[in-house]
Amino acid sequence: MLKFSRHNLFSSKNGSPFRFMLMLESVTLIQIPEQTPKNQDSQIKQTPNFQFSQTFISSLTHCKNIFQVHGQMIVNGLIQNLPIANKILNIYTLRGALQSASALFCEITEKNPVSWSVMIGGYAKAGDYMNCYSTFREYMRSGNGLDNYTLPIVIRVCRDTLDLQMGRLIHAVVFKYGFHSFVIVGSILVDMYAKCKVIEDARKVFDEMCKRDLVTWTVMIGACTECGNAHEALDLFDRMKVEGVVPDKIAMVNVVNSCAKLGVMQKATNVHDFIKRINFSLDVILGTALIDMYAKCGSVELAREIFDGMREKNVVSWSAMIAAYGYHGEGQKALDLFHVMLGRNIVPNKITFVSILYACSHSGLVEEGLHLFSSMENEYGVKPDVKHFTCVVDLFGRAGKLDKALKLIEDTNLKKDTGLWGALLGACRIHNRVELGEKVAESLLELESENAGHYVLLSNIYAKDGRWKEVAKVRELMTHRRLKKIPGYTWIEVDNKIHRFSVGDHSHYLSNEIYEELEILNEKLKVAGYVPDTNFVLHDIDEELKLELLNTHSEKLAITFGLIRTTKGTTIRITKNLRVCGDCHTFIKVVSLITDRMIVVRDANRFHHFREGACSCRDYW
DNA sequence: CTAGGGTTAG
Repeated sequence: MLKFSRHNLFSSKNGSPFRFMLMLESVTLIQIPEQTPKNQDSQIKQTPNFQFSQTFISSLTHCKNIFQVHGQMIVNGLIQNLPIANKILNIYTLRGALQSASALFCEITEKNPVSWSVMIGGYAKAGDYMNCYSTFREYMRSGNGLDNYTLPIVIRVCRDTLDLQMGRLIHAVVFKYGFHSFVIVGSILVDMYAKCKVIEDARKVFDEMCKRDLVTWTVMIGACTECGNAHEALDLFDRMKVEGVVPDKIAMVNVVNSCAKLGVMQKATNVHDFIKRINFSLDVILGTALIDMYAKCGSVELAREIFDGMREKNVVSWSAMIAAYGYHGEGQKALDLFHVMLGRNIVPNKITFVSILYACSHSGLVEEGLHLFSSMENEYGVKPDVKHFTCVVDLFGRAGKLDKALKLIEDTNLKKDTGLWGALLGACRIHNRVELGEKVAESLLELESENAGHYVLLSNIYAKDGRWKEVAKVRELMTHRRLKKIPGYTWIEVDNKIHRFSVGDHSHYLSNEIYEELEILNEKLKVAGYVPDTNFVLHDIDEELKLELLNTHSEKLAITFGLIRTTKGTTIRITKNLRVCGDCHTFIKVVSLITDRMIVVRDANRFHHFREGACSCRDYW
């Protein structure tokens, strides 16, 4: 059971007096008649005792002039019939005529739960949340009791506005009157908590539901994925199937997203096989999700296969494919595809531009990127936002034009975020711009003083320049502020299982074997000309320890494990990694050469393909 | 006459 303390309910930071009143009333003042939820299915009492056919009432939907029909209904008295009045009310709300709707609503003296839910839903659809909540409050007061139709509407509003506070409040009401056991109310509650990032409460509601249907499972799967537990999401999917719930396309989209987040190819192909087996045709959304999944699992080729096989494609599908090329370092292909897209009269949106600019910046296509950036607003009517600026800062950064990047940032009135300053700080590290780096780090820490990553980056900039005193200062500051860098992990998938490594890790069950093999491998690499580059360990420590740290980097452990456990010819995929350090990059390159293996590595949001000595990555470590 | 879940960036 969830706890609703006074503090939770009333400590609103953004609460207007009205809001406060509403909250107070809903919890303490309103007398909701005690009634059992089974009421939901009871027959609605009609005002004049005349039953109109369903067809007649539903045919009203197609009336062109609803005002005229409404007038006619008043004249001939049919407006007295509640289902008819409700239907007209509904049509008004569907057509956005909120004023007419609310006028009619007031006219209905004997409102039934349908009238209330239509009106409340109307306000919700129109985005008039104040009236939505206040009408809901009136409804609770009216003595009609809550119903299974209205609750999902208001909970949905809480979800869409990320209003966790109101959501908890309504949940309390739901709980008090026993509606939490209803599938629809429960499902939207799960979704509400999940979208508000309170996965624990989402899970609690889910676990306590006595009945779950496909939608319930789907939102819970999506919730786990969104909150960073894609593994759990896939486990839930298996459980769902065991319990005999048959997935549909929407469920599969969520599962596909879990695989994309996980970045595990084996899981991805399993899920795709499943989709093929149950003969789901790929609609735009499912197809696009698959493109994204394959791309994020390290195969831009399979993503392209899906893309080419899709009958219907929209701007999202094209953007997904362009983004896929982008983080696989295939900037030119991304650009080509972008132009094909334009040729098909698909209008790019802001996300398309983020994807294509990102692709340009990560492939060093500076001129092309800048050109696109300058034309996006004039030619395509897409106003650049922070994300676009971040790509351009990155573009300038790559070209070494840091001052241009800085000027760009300073000249814009856009609200600067950490990503924007972070891109510039990253560029400062690459180009050894210590003074600028200090300045940028200051802005960055002003926005986000608790992110250890920023301190590390700054300290690395100092270290690269040999300014150990400053390095120590930054580290001192970190200690003082009790910040710790979260260790980087590398995940590798072998035989359908995921193995995780961190630097110096000995927790793996094959640890001994891995370290032995790594030693042998290092010997071979030495012969091949690989020399560990300790410059990438920017700690102020002695060389021997640096080497030790370097040789036990998580990527190296993962790759070695991959070599042990896979046969020759198998692609080694590392699709989840925080950052591949420069030396590991070289290491992997040489490993791929001497072992004749294809190795795909994901570093942050970028993939590197190492194959037969050819490396698609044009990076400058 | 009314109610819940889906795609691209970050």
